[in-house]
Amino acid sequence: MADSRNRDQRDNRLEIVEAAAQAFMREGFASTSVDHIAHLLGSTKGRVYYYFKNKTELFFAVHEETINTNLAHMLPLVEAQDGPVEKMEKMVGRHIDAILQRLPFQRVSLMGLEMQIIGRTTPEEREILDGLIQRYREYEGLFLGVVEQGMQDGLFEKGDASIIVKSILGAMNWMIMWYRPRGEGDDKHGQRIRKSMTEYVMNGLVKKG
Amino acid sequence: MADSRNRDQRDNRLEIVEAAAQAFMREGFASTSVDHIAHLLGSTKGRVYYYFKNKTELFFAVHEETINTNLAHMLPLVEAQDGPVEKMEKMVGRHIDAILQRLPFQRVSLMGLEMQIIGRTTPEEREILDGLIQRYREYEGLFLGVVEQGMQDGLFEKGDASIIVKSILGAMNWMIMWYRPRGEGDDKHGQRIRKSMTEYVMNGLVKKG
DNA sequence: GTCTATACTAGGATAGAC
DNA sequence: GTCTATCCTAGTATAGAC
Repeated sequence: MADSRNRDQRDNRLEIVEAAAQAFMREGFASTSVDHIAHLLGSTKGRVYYYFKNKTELFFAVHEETINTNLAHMLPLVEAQDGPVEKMEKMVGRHIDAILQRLPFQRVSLMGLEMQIIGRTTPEEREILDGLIQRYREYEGLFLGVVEQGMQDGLFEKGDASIIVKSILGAMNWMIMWYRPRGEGDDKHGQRIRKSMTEYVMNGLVKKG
Repeated sequence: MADSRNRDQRDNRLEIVEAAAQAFMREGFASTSVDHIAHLLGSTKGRVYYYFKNKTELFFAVHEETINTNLAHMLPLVEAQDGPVEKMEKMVGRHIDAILQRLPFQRVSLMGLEMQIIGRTTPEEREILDGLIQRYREYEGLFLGVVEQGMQDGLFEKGDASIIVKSILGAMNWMIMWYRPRGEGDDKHGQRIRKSMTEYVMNGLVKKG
């Protein structure tokens, strides 16, 4: 009884979070009105404010959903028994997939990082934001660990691992600025992007000759 | 006489554009108030509205200043007699420098691309925006030309040049998300970033062995 | 050319009906 | 739990003084 109520509650929240992700993606945080989010749901903002205290909390909910899913998808690859080269290749592929498949969420997640810059946050918001940034660092840390391992093993070119990881994630994350899905059935485009980008990214890393 | 008046006029506009770039960088377009921009100038918004019709026009002015400067700095390198490898290396270095040195402008320029997504533009705004996007494509095209040349010459690994260029620019552009200048005298950090990032980016491109 | 004062609107948030 | 009605603030933009 209580369980199913809790689930309903979660489902209700999630539905709103998904609409919010869509809206925030297109308009940005400041330009998105709660009215608009409600409209996407076919409701009015009364519904939104029943589940979320304010727009910021809703924004954080989107961000949290994103980073949690990203981490959950990435961890199994990190823990697998692959060597650095194969492991990195899989991780890169999965990160690209995450962006291709969940573009709205990834875009919003990025905007969350932007808010880091904006000072206008209350102490409580600041705390939540710090937690999210912390989790983002974790995610980045997964890549860093593999790159450092690969360098130690003499499989990757030596270099500043931290800057290299930021370059790799940047190459991929920048997709949110230019990638637009083409209609439903078109996996081809995404496939080609994943293949070419993975090749380039790995090529810069792996020692050759 | 008329000349010096024109110059004064331009200087006045430029001062405002620079303050606007600072503000837009930190707060984003929607969250930045014209009051705030004026405050940065030690003035009130009467001054801003004397030179610019509205906030959007001011935003475009920042964007235009950025892309024009970027193009002007990049063109001589493209037209030089270097081979693709050396040329590309110089171009990459210069692009990184542009971000390191003119972070506010680069950030706003990126946000301009974001507005491309937002539908809420009047036809006239749309036209200006299309012009800016066009110029951004030109800039990207400079890199594309060199990469294609390098592939043809057998100096670069074969691949989808367009996706590779977007990866390279992404790796660099993503800096606007994480790079923060450390105090005045600290060139060291920037130097290290440029060196490591250039190495990584070129390594992915150049054929070895 | 820049200021102050003010008109006007959008949108965040809440209260209370249902 | 969701809706309608309303309050209230922030911020764009303009008018008119200086």
